[in-house]
Amino acid sequence: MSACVQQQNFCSYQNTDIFSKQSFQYLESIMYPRVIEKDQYLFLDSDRADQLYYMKKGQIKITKLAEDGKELVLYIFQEGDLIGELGITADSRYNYSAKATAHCEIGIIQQQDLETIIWQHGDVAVEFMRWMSNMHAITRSKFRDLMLYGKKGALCSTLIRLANSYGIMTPTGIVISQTFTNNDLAELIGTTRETVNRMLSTLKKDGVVSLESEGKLKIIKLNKLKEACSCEDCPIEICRI
Amino acid sequence: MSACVQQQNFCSYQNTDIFSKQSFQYLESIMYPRVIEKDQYLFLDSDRADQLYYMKKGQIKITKLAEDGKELVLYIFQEGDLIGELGITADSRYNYSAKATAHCEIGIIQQQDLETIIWQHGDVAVEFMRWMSNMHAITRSKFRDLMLYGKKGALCSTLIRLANSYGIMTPTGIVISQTFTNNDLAELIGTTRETVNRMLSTLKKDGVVSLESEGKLKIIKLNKLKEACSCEDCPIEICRI
DNA sequence: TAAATAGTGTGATTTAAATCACAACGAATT
DNA sequence: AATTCGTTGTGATTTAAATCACACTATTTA
Repeated sequence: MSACVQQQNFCSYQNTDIFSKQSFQYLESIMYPRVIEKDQYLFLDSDRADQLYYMKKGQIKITKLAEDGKELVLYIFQEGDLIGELGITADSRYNYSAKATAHCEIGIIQQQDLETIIWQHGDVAVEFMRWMSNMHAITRSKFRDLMLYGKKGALCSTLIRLANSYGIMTPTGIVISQTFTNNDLAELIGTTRETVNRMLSTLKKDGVVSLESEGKLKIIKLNKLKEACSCEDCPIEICRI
Repeated sequence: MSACVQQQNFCSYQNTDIFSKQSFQYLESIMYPRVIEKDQYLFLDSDRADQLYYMKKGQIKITKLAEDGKELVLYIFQEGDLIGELGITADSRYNYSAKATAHCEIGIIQQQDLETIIWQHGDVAVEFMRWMSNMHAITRSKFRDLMLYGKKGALCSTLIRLANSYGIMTPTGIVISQTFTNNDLAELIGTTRETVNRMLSTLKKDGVVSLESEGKLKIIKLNKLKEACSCEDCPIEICRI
């Protein structure tokens, strides 16, 4: 991740960057357009998983709801990202939900159409597998970050990921160009907004982060965040939100 | 998962069951044999990821080591399982290690050879993607189980997974045919052996599990375990260790 | 057969995090 | 200008889990 945050100005890596122009055109050729309004669901937990979704515009949060009503946010996808999975059985189902947090324009890809393209074009197949592998690596790296270094480590790794996905380099630090409430952050790390608030307070006190205009977070001491989660400097395509 | 535990006698699902005979023969045709002795590593964290591994025999634990020396066991693979990933870049690396816990016979598949097969055979491509998707679903479901219902829920979900991977149905309950020490279980759920010991004690006291000969665990009240982790009855190919 | 080693079981204590409770702020609404 | 609502900040308390400490029991192995 460091590679990105330290060298560029705005660096939201899109997970479809893996595809070549040619392959992407094949994918585009089988997309059906769909609009999802803010706060609507693209799909729900236990819905049949037989489509993929290409995000032309907007933002989608992938969430898992716990029995007691708490929400864990697994990913936040945006423009240029591909969402979905290929079931093993014909009746395979999602085990998470996808909620639009903004007006979204989606390209829907039917699993059957995708399989046809994959059948016909070896390079699409190989690139598609790379995309899947990458998605899995993201999940694994979050798993690690959220399990191994306590809530403090979880928050710090999440801030690094946000910096990679929304960060704008400035002379004084990396500004996260989207505002996240304490509760938003809490849902990303599986904790409470109070715990996030307290942890952020000490990070501010220690000059690691600061609050900019419109409640945007600025990361001042990236290395302190990295220390807190024993950052392994994963490549940018993995270290994202 | 319940489907399996409740209907069969021994039900270790192999993740290569996804492949058709024909596809699997293609995979076999590009395998190189290799033997790994107990306690040796198949690969290490940060090794280049350009191979896949088919397990003909033995057992491999996939682990992630934390800074402080603690180990998190991500998966346990055995006979019939396929291990590995396809990197995005040529220089892609593992971010976990693979340790043999028994004498292993492995079939090594070079990424390049695999890509050739995938290029040539559309059905292998599609099935391979299903395998990848399935592996990802396993990771996500563990993520959920270990994050959302405390250490108690994490242990209970792990016991259910062990029942699916090693369970033998008996008139009085499901016997887990391999012994796991408290510490083994602790590494699977990211806690300490003391915590596991205490949790297992209360599960025994409540008649949920019992200890059989040679330290094997028997699950008596599966539904109690399911309750503790708000089990969603995932399909057997996902609910595994 | 004794010694060493690996694993279990449990008390006592500490630490991390969740929960409860409430005051205060700021933006939007009436 | 007053009210509502979503959000922040922080104290006090409780709970979950980690840590420390040590006795005990199996299982190896010398």
